[in-house]
Amino acid sequence: MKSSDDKLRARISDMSAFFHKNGRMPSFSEVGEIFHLSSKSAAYKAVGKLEKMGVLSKDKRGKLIPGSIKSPVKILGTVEAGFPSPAEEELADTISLDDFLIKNREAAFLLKVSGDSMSGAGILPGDMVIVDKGQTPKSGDIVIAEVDGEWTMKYLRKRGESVTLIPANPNYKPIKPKNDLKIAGVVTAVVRKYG
Amino acid sequence: MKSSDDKLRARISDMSAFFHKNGRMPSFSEVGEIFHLSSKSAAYKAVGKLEKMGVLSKDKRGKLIPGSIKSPVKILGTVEAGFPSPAEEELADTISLDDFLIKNREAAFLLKVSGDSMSGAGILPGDMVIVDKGQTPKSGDIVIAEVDGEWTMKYLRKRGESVTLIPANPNYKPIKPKNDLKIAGVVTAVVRKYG
DNA sequence: ATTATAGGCGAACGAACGTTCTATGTCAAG
DNA sequence: CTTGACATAGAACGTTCGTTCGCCTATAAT
Repeated sequence: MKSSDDKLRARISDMSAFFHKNGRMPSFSEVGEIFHLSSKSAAYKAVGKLEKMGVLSKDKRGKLIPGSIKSPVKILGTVEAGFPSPAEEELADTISLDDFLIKNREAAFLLKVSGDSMSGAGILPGDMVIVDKGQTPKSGDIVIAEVDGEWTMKYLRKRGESVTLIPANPNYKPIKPKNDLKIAGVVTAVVRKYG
Repeated sequence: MKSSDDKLRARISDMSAFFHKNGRMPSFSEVGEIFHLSSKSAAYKAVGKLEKMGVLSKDKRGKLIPGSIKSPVKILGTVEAGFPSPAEEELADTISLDDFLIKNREAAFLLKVSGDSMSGAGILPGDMVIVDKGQTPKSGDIVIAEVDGEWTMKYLRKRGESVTLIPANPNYKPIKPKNDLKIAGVVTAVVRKYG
């Protein structure tokens, strides 16, 4: 049972490699090539197993579409839980950061943060924020707003009729826009990359 | 010229919709369907234009693979720059957060942060960190480490022979591991989702 | 020893594939 | 009005597609 598990793992890995290298799933004859099978029907049966495991699935046209291999990140628990043993690791769910962070593909934009006015909320200069341009802003949301001709990122506070933009840094003061407040979008996520 | 631009935009949008709904790029006859063309050759030529624009590209086997439509997020400038007009917006580059944040697909893991010991570095409880299990940790990196039987996330400081784990919160104290320090991975990115 | 099971081979099928060709219609520039 | 560029239609081609079938060979179970 051990060696057949190894073979399966290797095939999942090969399938994933093909998908991420070529940008599409292979045909059955290509599956034969990457699995080193000289008959399509062997590839066909091998794919059937991967399908049952959720690694991939099939169209109504029979074409292969990626399943779990599409999502590159394995989800573990919390920091305290630490890393599981390699055996458990295989059972981990995977997720795509694109799917995780972006609700509305058409309305999503990436903006680079350059000020430190939101550093109290864990948004530092150099971070990237994902902004949803379509979403209607609620009180408490972090918004990208144009007030008096300048663009800023601030907390939005609505109290009845009054609207205030509040920074998350005590060195800055809340802004009470006079006439022209335009809210361009709502910050739905923050992303920071190291190294 | 205006209406032909509109048609192109609509086709790019339709193509993107097909790709994200079906998990693969269409065949030429399917392109004909989604573009409402009753001949494959019309679809073939229409695809040629999209190819020149970088929306998609072709295999050596002629199969379509996604180009810019694969990446869901449009990159804009800084917060101060604000949002461009819809006209410029079309020219924006796009990026996939998966590709942006993950270098090593096999070694990448997602961990949820539950403590506040790194809140000084803008990593708050509830955030998710992307951990690279394969990377060798350098001094100054944020690492996931097991010290004396407990898992934590801390800055790593190496000074000659001595190794210290330093939190980014003054309420916690630096840890000088006695014997058993295991570093499981390096934090390569932080991700926070609102709402 | 016999049977059952699983995996791979090789050939075959119709359908769908990418590509190319010619023909037709549309619309703006000359 | 004529011309030329362009977009679409429609047919045709050789190739590859997904799928199925029968056969062979191991390995494991009875």
